[in-house]
Amino acid sequence: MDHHALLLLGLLKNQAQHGYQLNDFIEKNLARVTNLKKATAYALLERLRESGLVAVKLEQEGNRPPRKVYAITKSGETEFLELLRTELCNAEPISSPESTALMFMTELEPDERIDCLNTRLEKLNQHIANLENIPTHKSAVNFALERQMVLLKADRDWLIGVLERQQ
Amino acid sequence: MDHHALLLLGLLKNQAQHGYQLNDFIEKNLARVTNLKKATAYALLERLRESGLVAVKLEQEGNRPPRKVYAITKSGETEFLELLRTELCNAEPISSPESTALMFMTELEPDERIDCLNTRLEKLNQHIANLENIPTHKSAVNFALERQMVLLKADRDWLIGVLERQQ
DNA sequence: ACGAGGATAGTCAAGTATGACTATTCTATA
DNA sequence: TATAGAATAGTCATACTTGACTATCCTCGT
Repeated sequence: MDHHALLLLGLLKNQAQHGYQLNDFIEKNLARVTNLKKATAYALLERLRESGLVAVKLEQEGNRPPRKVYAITKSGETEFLELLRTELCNAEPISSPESTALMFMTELEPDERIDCLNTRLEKLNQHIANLENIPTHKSAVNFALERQMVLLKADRDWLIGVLERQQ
Repeated sequence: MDHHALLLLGLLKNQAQHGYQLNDFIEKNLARVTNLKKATAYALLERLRESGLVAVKLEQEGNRPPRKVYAITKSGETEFLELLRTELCNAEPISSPESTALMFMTELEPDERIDCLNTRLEKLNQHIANLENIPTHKSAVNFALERQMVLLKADRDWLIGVLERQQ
């Protein structure tokens, strides 16, 4: 959860925004490096408001329904830095759900197993291709994308090795 | 959530067990490749029971309080295979929370940033060392451990590169 | 013979996450 | 100039997760 708060605070630190803008940006630019969903973001924004880390202002533009503009507060900025420090120092083992299936893959017959792994490989390659097509960001977002790419490629290379061993 | 169900079903497929046994095994052997927590496992076991994927039997041993022994059902085995197939075919981008902090690391002064990254590197190395010390399992769990190791090392190597670029 | 601490076996309240849904406004085109 | 569909801006019920807690039983050293 902390990383989600970190993300929202970080984005708001750059610029006050309303929910849609935030979610749109995340969806279009950061989908590969975060899994923060729209509804989650709204809920979290509300919690951040309750904690005084962001301030909300209603804004009306033209005929559109009023929308909430979120801005980071002073204490939000402090919290942001604190979170950033702890999260940046942290290295959790990458426990991705996909590992689970690997633990049981021998329960499938070799043929089927190999089919599945090949599908997996295809999807991995697809992800890698997608990532390669993202124009390099000007910001430090690049670091996250770069890391993602490195991990995806390592995963792919490993998977290729596994496939070879299946014969 | 599916991967958690897959894990429990997979373990029960091998052998009927009670909750403690399951959790103990996960904690001692699989902590590096899954993040399923005790309370989560119990809750999930209950849900699996409701769905008829596992059956529960009360068992009393000596004077000990009765405990619930979970066994996979026929439909549980079917579901297991189904889950296994879909999960094994799947390759999600590895969206680990740690990437978030990287997106904002330039908000810290270089000195502090480098300190944080070094701490991160240390922890990564620690994780790698821990993983290296795990005796190789006989089962396919090895695949999951192997993958974890590959990813951790890729992460580390990348991080070292990042640190070098910080000068 | 007994008390501390670990092993055993969970439960629960509170926090988090999200798919599906609602509702309005704009815009391009037929 | 209707009107279908996209963009805007969220909400909500439901499901999932987990830290903290409870409670009993066993064992080992004194």
